[in-house]
Amino acid sequence: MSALDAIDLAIMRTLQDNGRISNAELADRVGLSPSACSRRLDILEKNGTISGYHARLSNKALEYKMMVIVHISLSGQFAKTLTEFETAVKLCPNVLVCYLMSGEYDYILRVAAKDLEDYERIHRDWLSALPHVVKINSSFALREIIDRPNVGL
Amino acid sequence: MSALDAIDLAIMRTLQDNGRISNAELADRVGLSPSACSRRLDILEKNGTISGYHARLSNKALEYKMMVIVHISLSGQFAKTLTEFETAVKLCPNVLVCYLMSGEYDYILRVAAKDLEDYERIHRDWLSALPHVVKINSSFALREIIDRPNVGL
DNA sequence: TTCGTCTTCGCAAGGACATTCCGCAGGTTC
DNA sequence: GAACCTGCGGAATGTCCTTGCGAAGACGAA
Repeated sequence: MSALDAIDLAIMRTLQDNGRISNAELADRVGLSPSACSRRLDILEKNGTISGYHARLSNKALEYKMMVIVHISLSGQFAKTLTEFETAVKLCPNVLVCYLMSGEYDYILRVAAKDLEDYERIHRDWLSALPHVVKINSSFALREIIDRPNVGL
Repeated sequence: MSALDAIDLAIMRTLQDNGRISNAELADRVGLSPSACSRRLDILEKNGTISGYHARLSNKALEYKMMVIVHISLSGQFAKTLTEFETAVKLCPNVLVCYLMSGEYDYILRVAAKDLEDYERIHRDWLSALPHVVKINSSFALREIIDRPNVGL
């Protein structure tokens, strides 16, 4: 895998903000001919530098108005305990993000819900059912300030 | 804005996972002619249901190997205090997510860094420089379990 | 029922686009 | 200098996107 040069970065930066523009326009923006641009993009996709393209859906339109940050503690840190918890948490479609953490809590989750009633259902049917959990702490987001898909290059 | 029917949801679901396929293939997958599909997609984009398309860049390739969750408390909850903090935090390119929260802390941030040294720089140059902050608590992610762009439909 | 309207479909056409091949230029190695 | 490698632009061809148009179904009012 060769190093990324300035044009590669320009391609990535452009597609990061506007992932569905045509190859012709992409080429124009980064100052390359369409053929050269197509070749470089092909390489970036094949070697995994660009790992995919995703439509961003409006949470408002989908009526997911509520974002909840959930801190979770488990009963132990044994490998089997962690694996079982992680296998279970992956099945919940409302969990957008889950990290194993250092510090006070074992896991931190970002959960999307339509409203309080919906979150009550998620909490009851999914979160409370996760194995080895000894403590769940839900914090509700009052307002979204930033939500970027990637680091600004 | 009319309600979303099953075909609209199929379009959204498809583009959520594969945001750069051609309109012809999209039409094929959702069982519509290309023209009808193009028209529906146009509506979904114009009314904001689909708010954008983003290339997902490999954090590995970009060498962002470290994810940090930062809890922040401010010196007060006055509107002016919050506004000044939010204006400042938006400028830091490493902050991927920022929410105003209920509960113990005022804000929660998700910060991407290349390594510990890089995070030390971000903490020193950006986070510590944010106005009205009285407490910063950084928790490091040990492992990523889930990172979805949207709720599974 | 019957008519008018509204919506959304499929089809067709022409203009734009993606991809591949080819030749060229610049740099490197022997 | 010659052989080689890399990455570019231009041209060709097959595909795709878009727009206009007519038809079919849903729905409400007369």
